[in-house]
Amino acid sequence: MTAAERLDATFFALADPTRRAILARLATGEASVTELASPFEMSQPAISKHLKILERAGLVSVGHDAQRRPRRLEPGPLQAATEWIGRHREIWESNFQRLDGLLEDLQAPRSVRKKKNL
Amino acid sequence: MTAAERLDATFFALADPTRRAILARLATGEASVTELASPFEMSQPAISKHLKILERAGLVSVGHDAQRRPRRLEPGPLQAATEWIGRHREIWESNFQRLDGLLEDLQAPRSVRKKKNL
DNA sequence: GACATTCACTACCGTAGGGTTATATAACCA
DNA sequence: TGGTTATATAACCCTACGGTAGTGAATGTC
Repeated sequence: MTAAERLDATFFALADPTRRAILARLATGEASVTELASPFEMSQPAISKHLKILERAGLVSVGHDAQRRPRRLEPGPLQAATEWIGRHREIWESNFQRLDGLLEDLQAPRSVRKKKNL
Repeated sequence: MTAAERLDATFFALADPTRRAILARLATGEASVTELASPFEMSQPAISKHLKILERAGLVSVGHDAQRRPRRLEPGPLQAATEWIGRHREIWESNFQRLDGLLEDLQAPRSVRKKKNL
């Protein structure tokens, strides 16, 4: 899987409140599928599907204990995600003063901007 | 829009390489739709759709200049996203030593764990 | 006025997400 | 062996995404 695909999977996995709640729950310790499903008004297969998406992103790994399949957190992919955001946020915010300075001019029609040599 | 919905929209917007490339391109300065579309082997309406998703997340705002609709970056939503990740990453990583310590026991069958009072 | 450019908007299509119920599998227990 | 528990899987539905092509409005230019 390429780095871009990993980012895709990670951000996508985070883009759902149920999945974020599952991650928050797992932060307090490993849990089985039924344990994870019980707080939600949602069927067990639905939770299993969400877990598949979290596993695809590498955010969750599966254990093996008799019939139970306890899920654990894997924080690794989050680092890549925060790094991507952080890297770009620096650039953006450093550009923002300049952009904000241009704003009034951009509101003006193009003809005005031409005279201003923008 | 609730905070959860804003997070949904932000993470979802970031979960696509085309949209991340658009954001990276906008980091170098505002750009029109056709300018944004040209590097991609993709039609202009497709780019417009991606922009709609970025706007829904509040990551991009639209200007108005004659026929042009220049897009600018709005880094605000990223802060909420990084804060969510950061907040949880702290908890997770602080729990990790404890979880790792339990791991060997969890690998063992339940009967063994019972004897160990786990 | 006539034309070109920029862009949005509307259908339309195929695929995948997010949910359901029902069923199969696997492991434990009696 | 039979029964229960935990989980996965399949089949199905509805909706939204991600792309296409086509159309039309707004604006600037000749």
